[in-house]
Amino acid sequence: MKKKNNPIKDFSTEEKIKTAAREVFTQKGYAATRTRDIAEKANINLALLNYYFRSKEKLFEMIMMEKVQKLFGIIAPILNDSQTSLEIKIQRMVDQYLEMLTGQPDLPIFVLSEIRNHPERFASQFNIKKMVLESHLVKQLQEVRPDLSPFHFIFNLLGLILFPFIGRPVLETTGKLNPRVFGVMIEERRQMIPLWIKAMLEVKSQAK
Amino acid sequence: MKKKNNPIKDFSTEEKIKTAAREVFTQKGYAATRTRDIAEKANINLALLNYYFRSKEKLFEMIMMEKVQKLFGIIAPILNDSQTSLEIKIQRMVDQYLEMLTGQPDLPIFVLSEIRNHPERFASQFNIKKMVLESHLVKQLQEVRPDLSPFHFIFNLLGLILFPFIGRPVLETTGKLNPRVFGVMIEERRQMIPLWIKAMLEVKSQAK
DNA sequence: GTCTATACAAAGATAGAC
DNA sequence: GTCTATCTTTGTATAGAC
Repeated sequence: MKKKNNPIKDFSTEEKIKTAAREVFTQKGYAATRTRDIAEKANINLALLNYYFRSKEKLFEMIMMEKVQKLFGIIAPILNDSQTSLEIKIQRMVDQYLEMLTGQPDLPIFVLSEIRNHPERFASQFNIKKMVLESHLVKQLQEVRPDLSPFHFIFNLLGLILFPFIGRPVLETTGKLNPRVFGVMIEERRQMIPLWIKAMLEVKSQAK
Repeated sequence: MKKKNNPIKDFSTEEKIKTAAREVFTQKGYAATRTRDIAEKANINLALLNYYFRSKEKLFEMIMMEKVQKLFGIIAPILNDSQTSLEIKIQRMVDQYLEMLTGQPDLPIFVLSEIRNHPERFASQFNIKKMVLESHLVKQLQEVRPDLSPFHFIFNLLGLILFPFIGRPVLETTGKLNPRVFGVMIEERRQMIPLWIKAMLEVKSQAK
């Protein structure tokens, strides 16, 4: 019996593979990832990857599930808290997202592009309708602005929060905008986005 | 001499390959694309792909250049038109982007994720500083709001315009939001985004 | 210029010894 | 559980006939 449960120094093989897979998949995407890279990074033999997880695809689905959960699961409890005002909900979403994304800025572009490349893998992992469209937040929103589609609100809020992280590689590559400046800007946005959203909510359509 | 310049019925082999490559690359991304797919879709022999373009990578770079130009080149003339007001510039950017994206909704996520995966390929294809940060628009912006970083403005505007296209696959996959509803929404946004941006510009930071 | 055939390399997966 | 060796498939690129 060689198995040792030493949680300090080294982790189980399975966990090592998952950790490495998380890194490589997130960095290069599914298609560009080679299982050999994962094995190497995890310091395990390639064959073990197929022993623990049946295939590259199965392993990926496991990681992807986590990531999707991380990116979208975060908002469910906030959206459906019937005790908080609309303002508070907005502030919480902004705060929680920006804090989480600081630690993993590439999460949005990774998840969104993988979903686009393989919608079938994603399928109905989450019930958007139940989670978002029938949420407490949407109810509150419709009291304030019954004429405004909730989709607009969601796109606006998530766009303001997530887009800088999605566009960042462009600005970083082309020179301007280093990580420090970016960090400062995100800190400013934490304060500004709720104010901006509030201002937008007061704008009425001309046509209507 | 077998070569026929019949521009109506069939196109040159080179053009057929490029057309097919555009489709496949855009749909699946660089890594997941197989040259065999391109050859098949173009109805040409696989060997011809390497005859005309030296490699998969060269072919991709050609396509990518077009796409980047399409996504970012569109804004340069608007940004630097010294004859138009800030309001007009904003409206034009919104109009032109939304019209173009209706025809190719997956362009933003494609370009942004490929840039992220291979920043080196992109390198200094465009001079963001010259094109954006020193643009006429930024000068106008700083007259109105000298305290607001141009980055915020750019992120906000592009986020409101592009994010719905980036997030669309999620909503479409999980059921809600069909293409028709999406189209109607985009039409609404064409009108609303300039108003929203205007409202945001009037919001002052509390701290400052 | 275009095709067939094939070389060559890379990557995913498995068999079987330990 | 882990390793070595190897199979199979796939994907890029080239050689050479027409």
